[in-house]
Amino acid sequence: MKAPRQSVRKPAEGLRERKRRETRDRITQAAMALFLAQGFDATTVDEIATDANVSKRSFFDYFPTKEDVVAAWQDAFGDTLVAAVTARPAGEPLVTVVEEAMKSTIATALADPQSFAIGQLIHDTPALRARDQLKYAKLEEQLGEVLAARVKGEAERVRARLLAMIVIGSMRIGNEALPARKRSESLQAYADKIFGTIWADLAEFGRSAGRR
Amino acid sequence: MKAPRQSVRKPAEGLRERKRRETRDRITQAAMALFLAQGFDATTVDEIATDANVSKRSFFDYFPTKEDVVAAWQDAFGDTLVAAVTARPAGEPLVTVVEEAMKSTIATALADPQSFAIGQLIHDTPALRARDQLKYAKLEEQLGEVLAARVKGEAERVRARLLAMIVIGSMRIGNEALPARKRSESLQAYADKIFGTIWADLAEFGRSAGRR
DNA sequence: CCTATATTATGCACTGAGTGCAAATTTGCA
DNA sequence: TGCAAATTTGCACTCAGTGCATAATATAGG
Repeated sequence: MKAPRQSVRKPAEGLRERKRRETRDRITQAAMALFLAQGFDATTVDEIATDANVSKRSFFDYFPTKEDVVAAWQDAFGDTLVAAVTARPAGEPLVTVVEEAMKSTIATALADPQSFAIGQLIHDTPALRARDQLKYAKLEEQLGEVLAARVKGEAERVRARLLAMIVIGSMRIGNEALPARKRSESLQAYADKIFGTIWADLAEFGRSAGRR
Repeated sequence: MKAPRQSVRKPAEGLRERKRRETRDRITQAAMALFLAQGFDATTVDEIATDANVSKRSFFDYFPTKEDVVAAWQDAFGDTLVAAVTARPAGEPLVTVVEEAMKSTIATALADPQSFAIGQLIHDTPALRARDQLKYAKLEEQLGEVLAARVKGEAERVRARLLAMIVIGSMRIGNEALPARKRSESLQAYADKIFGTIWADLAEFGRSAGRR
């Protein structure tokens, strides 16, 4: 219980906030619908605002940029990934931590039925592709951070960042290279396969260089 | 055939082209000077055009976007890198190829005295940072392409792309993480150090995963 | 040298993103 | 109920980028 002394204090701590979130959601929904229907560039902020029953000016009160509406859709991935890493038992080898965390996070992301369409939209909108690269950079940083927190020395921390880069990079390559149509059905399987071979390849690189 | 009657045919194949390149250079110089002096966002295309003695409309005849003026500065790196890879002897192990090619390309890039200032400008202009990520993606693709061309099977080609991603990613991390002031003086040394440990780390990842 | 033609440069008007500001409206709370 | 804070909006403005018609310039050829 929450101590019933609040008779007037904080009934729900936010009725204003609720409205604000609802408005934000309306904007997001309207924007994505238009983007998907007509493309990103062909959709104006005015249209979005109209469909969401707000003024153009208010749109920019919720999102600093038209691109940010799409970007917001992506931000959840990083948080989920961080949570998945944190959930792994302490002392587990980093490579295992990252592999399992990635697999479960990808599964979660694919649960959103719109994920495919959004990926498609991003893929063929230059401005959004640029944004997407930033997302990967941020993802990489988040993962590197949380992985680094699991180990001790400085050298280990550097290794953690390296590992994060490799794993996120692999995911990016897979996402870019995979033909659009097969992506939604096989990304999960693809992830399994990638992890099945990536570690062997890394070992091979190290061996090859050492033998030099 | 065209017969060697060149007396008038192609004296220099381009006086027009020369002027065009000169104009392009004037625009680039003016733009970079303004960007460095006042920042990217605070500089308008009108100012650049004025300083370069062209109309605003003509500016867009040379560069599709204000950002592209900066991006053009970066494109040379990829070409140099590809050339450096191609120059390595056939049959040389990929890890050696990529390490040597990267080292020489970095050395070349650092020869430009403006490289530091430009790096700085990109670093603290959000719009340019986004562009920069795309540059890395393109670099990675170029390197992966030329590396893949050196090997035979499909599995090898995938490994080449992976290697390209790892190397470019390492460079990116180094460039981002290194404190700005020390970058220009020690990037070369940093590259050496990175390559000194990266292969060992990769081997360790592979070993760790295999032992799982 | 001079002209027909292809390039290139410019002026101008227009669209759309994004911002600052002040007025109007809504909500939290006493 | 009424006031203060937050939210929303209208409006005017700046700047990036585009389309189009016109002017300036270069090149080839007679």
